[in-house]
Amino acid sequence: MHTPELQANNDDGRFLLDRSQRSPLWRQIALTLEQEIHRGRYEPGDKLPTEGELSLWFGVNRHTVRRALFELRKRKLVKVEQGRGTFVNENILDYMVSRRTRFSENLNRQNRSPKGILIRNEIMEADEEISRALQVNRSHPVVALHILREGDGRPLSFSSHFFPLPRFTGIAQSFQDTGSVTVCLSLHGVEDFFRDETRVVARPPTSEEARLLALPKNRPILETKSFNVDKHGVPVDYGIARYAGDRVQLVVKTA
Amino acid sequence: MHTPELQANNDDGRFLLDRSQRSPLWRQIALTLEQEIHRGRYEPGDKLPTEGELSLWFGVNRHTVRRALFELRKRKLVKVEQGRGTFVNENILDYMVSRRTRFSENLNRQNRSPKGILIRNEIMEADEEISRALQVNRSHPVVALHILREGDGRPLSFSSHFFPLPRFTGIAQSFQDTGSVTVCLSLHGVEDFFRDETRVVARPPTSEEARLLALPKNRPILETKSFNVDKHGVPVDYGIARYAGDRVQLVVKTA
DNA sequence: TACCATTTGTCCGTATGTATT
DNA sequence: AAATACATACGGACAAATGGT
Repeated sequence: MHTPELQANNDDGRFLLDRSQRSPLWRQIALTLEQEIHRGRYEPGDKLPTEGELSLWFGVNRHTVRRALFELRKRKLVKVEQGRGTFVNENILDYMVSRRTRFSENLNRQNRSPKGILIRNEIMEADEEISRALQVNRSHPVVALHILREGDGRPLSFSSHFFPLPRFTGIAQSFQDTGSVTVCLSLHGVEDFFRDETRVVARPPTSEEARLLALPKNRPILETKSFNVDKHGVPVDYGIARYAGDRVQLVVKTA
Repeated sequence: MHTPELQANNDDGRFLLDRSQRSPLWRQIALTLEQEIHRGRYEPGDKLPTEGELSLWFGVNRHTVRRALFELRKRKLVKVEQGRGTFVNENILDYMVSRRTRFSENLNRQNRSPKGILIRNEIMEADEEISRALQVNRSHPVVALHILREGDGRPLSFSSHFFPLPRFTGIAQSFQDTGSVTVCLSLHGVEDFFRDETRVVARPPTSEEARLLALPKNRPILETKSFNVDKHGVPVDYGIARYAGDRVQLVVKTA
């Protein structure tokens, strides 16, 4: 998992940046620091090196480091205190909700290693909710995949995906093989798909959800229901995702 | 808060209707039942009285009651099951999150009367979070309005709005007078504003939030933080809204 | 109290590459 | 081709907050 434009620090503790303008220096710095944090090099509560030190290490101006820190601060990854330093915050995943929302992209963007475990799968008849979402008759057969998603080994969400059946036969096996819904869909002829609508509620977890997400029972769940369509507007996937409320923050850009 | 055509039930549990033909009986009945539901007299999942009982209480024929129930069914407020009875549906407010999100528009769209009560207001110095959102210096003066929002007399959200101060002096008074943030802003020269980004988390309520929202302590709240800018992209308002988790559903259209 | 070193916050400026008009 | 705007990067100076002597 190497980002070519990024090199690890060498023996002196210096970092080499790609100055070819393909990516802004401040972004590379932010990405590097983010990696270090997620790798555990800096843990929650730890103090980061001072802006001065970082500017030396990266070989940039302090302002450039500050631009990077500003980015991390905006994403609640760090907390800055004047006169004291910059400190690592508790880990909150910013989950971007957009027309092209993909779980693994979302985690990769924040440099977490995504992982999906198929808890179980089943063939069932569409109930009221599912039939409306997938625009099929009630009791039309659908496949359901129940997936536990992790980031850096921490459970992040427990999601259920429903696919209309004649079209997506055998998708459970595809997921076992690939571990990605996106890849699954492309194997079944869906090159691209889009999120049409997302509904968000907050509610207490069921005992199964609390168990799977390693969540205390009094901590809420953030539940999203999303409708995905292919490029022709045909529904391909109805997904219900349940996030651990205090480990995930949904971010909606209304541009 | 009296709807003239509607009277509360008297001691016998009977309802008095206005038979002056100004409004059809079935509509009055539907409205009454709707109010009772929104007031919490009947909660989601509850069984309404049977059609026979209702027709006795209202002093009308069963067909008239059925006409009213048909109306409520059409609006998904209740669900009728033959042989079992009539049940209150999950009555959640669909709160649309878009570039042009307005509280009152959202409620009007769903036939709920919006109301905003100014709980308190204060002048304070921008903390880290607010200064970043409004793009002002830390400890820059801002006005904070803390508003309880209701729909049909039921608390829906408790929100705090922060406005940068030289520009929006006296906005608390404006809100007292108008009861609307949108109108407030237009009074201060902001003809139009847009929601730039929204962040959503789920968390347990504080005791104050539980009290204000009439929410059991174990029910989560859905918290959104939104950044509003004017047509020039200048931040005008940073808003934190806390919704009763089981009474509101955020709907994000990613078009 | 006063003083000092450290660290972040803000402000002034300059320069450059890219994209748009 | 010229003008303009914008994002990026750098340099320096000082203010403000913190923590210790």
